[in-house]
Amino acid sequence: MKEQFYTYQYPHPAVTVDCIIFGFDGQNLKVMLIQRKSEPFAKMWALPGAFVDERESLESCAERVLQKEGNISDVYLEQLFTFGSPSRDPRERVISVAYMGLVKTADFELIAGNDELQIKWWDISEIPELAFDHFQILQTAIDRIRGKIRYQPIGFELMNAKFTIPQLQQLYEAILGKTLDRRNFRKKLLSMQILKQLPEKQQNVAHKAASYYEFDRERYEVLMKEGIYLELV
Amino acid sequence: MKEQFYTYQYPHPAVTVDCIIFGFDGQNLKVMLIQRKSEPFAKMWALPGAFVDERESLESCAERVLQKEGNISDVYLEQLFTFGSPSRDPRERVISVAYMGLVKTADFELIAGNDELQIKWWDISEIPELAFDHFQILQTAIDRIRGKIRYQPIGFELMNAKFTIPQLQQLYEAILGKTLDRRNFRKKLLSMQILKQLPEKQQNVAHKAASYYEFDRERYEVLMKEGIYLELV
DNA sequence: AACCATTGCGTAAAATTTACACTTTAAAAT
DNA sequence: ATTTTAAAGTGTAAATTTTACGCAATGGTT
Repeated sequence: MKEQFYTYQYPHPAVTVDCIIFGFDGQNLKVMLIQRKSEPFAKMWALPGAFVDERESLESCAERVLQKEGNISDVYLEQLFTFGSPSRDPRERVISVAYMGLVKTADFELIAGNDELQIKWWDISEIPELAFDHFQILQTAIDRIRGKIRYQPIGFELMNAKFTIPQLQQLYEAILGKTLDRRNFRKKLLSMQILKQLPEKQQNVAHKAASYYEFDRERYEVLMKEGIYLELV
Repeated sequence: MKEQFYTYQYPHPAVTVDCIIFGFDGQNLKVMLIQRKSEPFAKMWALPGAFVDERESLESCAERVLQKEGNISDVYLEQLFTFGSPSRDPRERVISVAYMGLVKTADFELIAGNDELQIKWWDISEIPELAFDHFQILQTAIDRIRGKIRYQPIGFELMNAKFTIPQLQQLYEAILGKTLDRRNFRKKLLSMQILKQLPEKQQNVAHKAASYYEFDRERYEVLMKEGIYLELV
């Protein structure tokens, strides 16, 4: 156990960063959860998180959590909300800054960190009981991603490198929890000209091969600067 | 000076809440700023803020700040963002949770708190140099309110009790920084049926008196529950 | 009583969204 | 080698929404 102590003239809360990493497996939307090894809430499932170090930014802390607790790196992260109810942690006052991100489950092999019994992807329709106020945090994240996907190219960020339009549609449908018309989805998407078609096509599919696209970030940023509102769904 | 000290096994950052209170004077959008009495950044203008007390929620802290530093109460507040760059405060590591709100300037008489030289409304087009990273925080708030007003009935919350449609439009124009068509604004607004017309009209205006309305919160919550997207502008 | 400023309503044209059917392609089955 | 299967990709007409305006109504002012 550490022997050093930190003393302040006024009370300071502890600050943690908790991460909500959504994972898309081509079909459904999942979320990465860990099973806690230690008290409090030992053996319960929870969002991965860590106390913020003295000299790291909140976002760096989120990156560190993901690296250490899930073997995940290079993820586009976005700050979700800060949860600060005085009694949300039984040990002491803990304020938690939540970050969320979205990845393809296939891109990472989850490896449980030192303080975890297990780590795995859970379908967002089958979430177990969670430690602390993590269910509420997760619910906030689901609401946010559902709202956000309507007018921001989420999923483009994640669909790193290349993707087909039907794949992107699958993601939209998984997040929104409803089906969309193929033809209209494609039409609207292409009309905003934020996709660049690649010469490649899908290989070895038992039907017409879909063309690969990539996100045209430059074009997107021009549109954003012009204040153009992209309503995708 | 306090004699008590607070000791922890791990380093704890200080946590503050800073408040961005936008004020509408019927014409333009303002923001409430205080002039600091003490170091660091003595005499500079800044957002009102305070360290979070041990047993208060973040939102309660924001309410306390507004009461103490600006004589403002009963404001609808929304969490904006949490700023946590390790070097944003020269004294020690300070993480700041920002809250924003919107009021009518006429509804409050600003009174400077103990640790302030002055407090006043500044037009958002004439912001002075600000302490800490408060300019960045304010900019984030302006972006947020501009984005938010498009699809959420901000300003209804604030237009406490009653308001006329042209008054509400003035607010929208002040926030968005552009003019809107009177007839279409009214049409769209009324079509979503979140306003209740009152029997009263304006008094003593040198032209046709506008009718007063109030926000129909119940109806609004029904729409939200149904997931209906209100695009107001 | 005429004037002025602003509210309030209506309508036609333009743009966007929605609903839906057929053709194309690549592999797998016959 | 031909047919079958499954999903990609394209077009269009109808419905809906948004946009752009003109004009009457109202209440104090001159």
